[in-house]
Amino acid sequence: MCLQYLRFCAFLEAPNAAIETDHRLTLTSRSASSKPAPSKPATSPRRGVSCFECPLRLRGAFKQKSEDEIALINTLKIDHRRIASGTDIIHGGQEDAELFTLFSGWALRYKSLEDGRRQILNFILPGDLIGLQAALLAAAEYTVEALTDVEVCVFSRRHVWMIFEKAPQLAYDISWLGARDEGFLDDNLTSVGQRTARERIAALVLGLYRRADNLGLVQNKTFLFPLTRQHIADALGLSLVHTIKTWSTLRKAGLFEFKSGQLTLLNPRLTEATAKFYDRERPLRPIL
Amino acid sequence: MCLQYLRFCAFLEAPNAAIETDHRLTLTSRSASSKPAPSKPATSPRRGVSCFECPLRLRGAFKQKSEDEIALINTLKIDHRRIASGTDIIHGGQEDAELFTLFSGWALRYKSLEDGRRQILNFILPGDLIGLQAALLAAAEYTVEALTDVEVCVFSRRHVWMIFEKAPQLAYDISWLGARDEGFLDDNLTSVGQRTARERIAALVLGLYRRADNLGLVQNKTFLFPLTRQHIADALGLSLVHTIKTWSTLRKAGLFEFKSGQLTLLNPRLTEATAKFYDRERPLRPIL
DNA sequence: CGCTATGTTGAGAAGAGTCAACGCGAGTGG
DNA sequence: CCACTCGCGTTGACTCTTCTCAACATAGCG
Repeated sequence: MCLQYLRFCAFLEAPNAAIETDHRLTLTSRSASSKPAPSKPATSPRRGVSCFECPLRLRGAFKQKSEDEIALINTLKIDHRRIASGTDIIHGGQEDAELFTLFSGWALRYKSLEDGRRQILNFILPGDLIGLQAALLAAAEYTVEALTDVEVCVFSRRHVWMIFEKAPQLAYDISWLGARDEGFLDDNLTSVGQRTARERIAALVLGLYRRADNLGLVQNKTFLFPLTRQHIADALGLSLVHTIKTWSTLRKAGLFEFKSGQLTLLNPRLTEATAKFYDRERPLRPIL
Repeated sequence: MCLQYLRFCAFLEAPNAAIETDHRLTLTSRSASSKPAPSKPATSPRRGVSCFECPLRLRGAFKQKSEDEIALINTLKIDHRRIASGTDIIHGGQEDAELFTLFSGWALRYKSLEDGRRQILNFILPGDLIGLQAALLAAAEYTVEALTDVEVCVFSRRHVWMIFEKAPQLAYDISWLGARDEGFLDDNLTSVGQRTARERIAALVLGLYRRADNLGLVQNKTFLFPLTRQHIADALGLSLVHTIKTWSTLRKAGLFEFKSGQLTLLNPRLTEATAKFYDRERPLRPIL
């Protein structure tokens, strides 16, 4: 791996690495002129957070990486951006979307029909990859939106092929994360296709709880839950009104409690039973 | 690429390639004793079809590959199997599922809830990869079943890591196909979540028509359509009865015709309009 | 202060589910 | 050969989940 790392660095930093240089320029100028200027001052210094000091990767959920691997990832990380809640990270049809890792906050990925109906495909939590599909295929076929204020680590889509060529372990990790995402999609499709409204809501809550817990975001059965009812409705293929009614039925039944943006899973057992949820144990996952 | 190929072959065929040798043994014995013996005589000679003579890859839908690349793929192909309709190709929970390419016929991938409800996640047509997710993650979280009699090309899951390590172009292609699959899943989820029954059925028919057409399987607006109403219901999250009623409404409205397993798309325009379908152009895709 | 986004509740409509009866063709065994 | 079953498709009648429309409450914000 050390060898690989050196090879890669040599490649990246060679003075004649014209493509790379070009690309950095492109990227900087784009981010400066990107359409809706983030409402907060974009005080993100280039590579604001070094991968060596990444607090995320210390969490129990992630596979340990060697110094060399982290060094390589750190080299590939071209930016660290803050994005205000509600802003698009990738928009449908975009052909130059970069590859991101969500560093903090929540995001969501959705797709719309022409008449405005929209389907939220999945929710994105810290450590998840954003835009792999968009980076591999020619254009993004979906939109990714920041659900809260978020921070993302940016990797150039132009490096993706290089990663495959020079850093197979990393390429493998990326594909692994892609496969994991596809697993979530499978779950969501099964939910929307087969479960009733109560089951869907219980399954969604439980699924997000488990993911948050895995990341150490749950304390005292409670975690930050930034979704509105509309988000839930859009994710589950239900109408807003029916979502609200079913949600409050479940709340009254004692499954969970929700106030001021915090969700508490009062009765995990009952929630599991309601959701017809069965969980697989997933092994430690790679990051970045 | 030639260099890569040589390196790979050297690796595969080195006399001290203990793992590899082991693996072939394992594989042979497993396939001999695999649980439900295929109802048809398993007359598949090892590597029945050479990748050099692969009729599939001649189809217009696929990216051209160099001789070297084909040679490499041919080396990796460890078997060519016939599987009878209704048989599982990969079953949920399986930990040693190989990676396959569907050579001929149709297959489907599904997931069940404990109480028997099942969701068909997607349909698999010739040239599609089977089991990437299962090969990357520890165990398959879904079942893949042959919808018709099928033939598959078999690649060892044990080679997957080697592919990443030694044949980045191939690894990239595999990931590309994974991303494409995820795109189909996105579409299905959007359908099931947002479209009405008529829209869903029209979208499904149209989607399959396009995919079949792309493979050259459509003649005279007509193609082999092996799904039963139950399959359609399970894929679209509808009840059998409602599926049948809606299907026959659409048939009577002149969208399509269906007899003796052949579907004819009589009115593509109307079908598109009914489906609220919008199609992206996808570039040529890799195969194997 | 009114604006907007979000949440809540009720009432009626409609889409989709369930149950049940029946037709039809393919296979199968007597 | 027939009678039989079995899988699949079809249709009608009824039920119920979910949707839509609408009125109203609440909270944050310029």
